[in-house]
Amino acid sequence: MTDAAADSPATPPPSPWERERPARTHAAPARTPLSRERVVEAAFAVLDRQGLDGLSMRQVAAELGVTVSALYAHVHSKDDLLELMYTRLFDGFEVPEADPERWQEQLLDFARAGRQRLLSHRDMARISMAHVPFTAELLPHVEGLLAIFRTAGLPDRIAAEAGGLISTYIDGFVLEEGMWQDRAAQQGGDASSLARPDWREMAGEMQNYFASLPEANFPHLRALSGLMVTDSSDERFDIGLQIILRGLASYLPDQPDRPVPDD
Amino acid sequence: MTDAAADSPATPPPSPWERERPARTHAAPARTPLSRERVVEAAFAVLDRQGLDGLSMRQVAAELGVTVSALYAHVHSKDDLLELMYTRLFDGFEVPEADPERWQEQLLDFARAGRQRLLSHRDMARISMAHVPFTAELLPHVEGLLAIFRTAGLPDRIAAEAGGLISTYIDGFVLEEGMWQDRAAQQGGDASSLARPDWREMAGEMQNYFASLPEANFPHLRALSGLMVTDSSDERFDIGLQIILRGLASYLPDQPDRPVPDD
DNA sequence: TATCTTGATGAACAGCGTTCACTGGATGAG
DNA sequence: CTCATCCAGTGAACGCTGTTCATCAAGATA
Repeated sequence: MTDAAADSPATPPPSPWERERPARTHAAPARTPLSRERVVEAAFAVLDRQGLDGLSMRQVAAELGVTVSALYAHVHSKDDLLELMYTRLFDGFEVPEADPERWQEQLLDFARAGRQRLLSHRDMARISMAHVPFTAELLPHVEGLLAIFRTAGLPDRIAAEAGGLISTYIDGFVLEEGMWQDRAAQQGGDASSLARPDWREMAGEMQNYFASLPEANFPHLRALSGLMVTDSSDERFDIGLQIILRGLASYLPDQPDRPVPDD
Repeated sequence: MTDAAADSPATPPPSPWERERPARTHAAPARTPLSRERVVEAAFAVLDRQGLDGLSMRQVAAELGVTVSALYAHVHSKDDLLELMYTRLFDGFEVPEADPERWQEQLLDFARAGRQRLLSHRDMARISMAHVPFTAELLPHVEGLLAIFRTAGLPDRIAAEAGGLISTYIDGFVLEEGMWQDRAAQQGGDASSLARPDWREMAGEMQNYFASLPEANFPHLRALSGLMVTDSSDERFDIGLQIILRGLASYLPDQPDRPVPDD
């Protein structure tokens, strides 16, 4: 909206110098020109509707009401598009400034927020898994993580691995979440249950399955059947993360309660 | 070799009752009949030669000198084939019997052996990542891991997560290894270097890239440039694993040197 | 007004997973 | 010995995929 038309009462007549959008004598009603951003946006729409396996260039083009080949003017290839989606997913994702006193909470928040981003679009973990975050847009995030580790006092060799370890954990966890979800969706494959697959039911089935295993061969799986697949993944996510965080903490040179380990 | 023909001097005439192999009047020289096993075997051959992206049913069929549709008599679908490859990869993969005194070494060995299996075929981590190990063939491995965790004294909630955590770490690490390898291969894309991509060179390039980042924005990445991508991935793999193991160890109720944590 | 640029078109190519009517050679029965 | 049966493997087809390229209409520029 231009400022020239802002204070006119309603439907101002087109001023000849303003040269408004030509309204396209054709059928297409004033379509906004294609852009890389719009292609990525449409790709997300298709992804959420059809999943990664249903995300084809033709579907994206259809979403935009445009031919396939038109996409290639804005996107180099499908892999390129996926990479754009990947980096765009973490747009505005900020790693907090390192605070040595709160490094564990900061990492917990970071991981939770990262998981939420991955959960915000279907099959996003699969896309994320296929990319190394060493692109120009994602490097600040890596740097931010390293800052937290190093100012917390972790040895450099540990800090260098910790970022990848945590990122891999997040990706892997959400990936597994998605796989359960997909399996639940295609099992109770009615059209009605496609929208919200009955995840609780599938979790119960898995628990029953584990509990039904022969005691002689699978005593531990039976014993933990109630814990392997739980209703809320949030708890499980935090537990795995805590394991990593406590592992990292064990490398801090001066623990408050404990003597320094000589490693 | 039958015992009837064992003591004849050389090229014994075909005894009519023995009904030896009909020797196939046609061109095809006594081709062994197709089988699920042979299909999987051929799929591995194609995978190692062409990578996962080049692994198509048609290529597998060509590897066997057979039409595509012939495969579908032995394999339900391509996904089915991939799952067969996945479970077959861990054929004979034994988790040692749990020894509470050596649980950390046992897990270290397990993880290293798992990584070696994944490295034994190209792109195998990508396939592994797409599968949950809760199939009948892989359940004993899960059980074996749980046994190690529980007899070591880990709380059940921790034990239930530890297996997935370690498996995810192995998969993720090898996946990343493969991605670097692929990138190195397609960068120095000469036919000569395709066989053994110059991995050292690419590692050096990445180190230089990190070291060349602006000091103001990326002090930590610069400082750790020599550690983020190293020549031998083995060290890096062990370090990440040690972080996890020390995290797990922190949940043991009675540490030798330390007071029990109240969690 | 004539030329150039730009963005979208639609047809085409090679390859993909999967299905299905079919066939040719081996097997077993009468 | 002949016939019927069976079955593994065939080849063509369907609809889909990612990608390329000559074409074209329309707006901008000279």
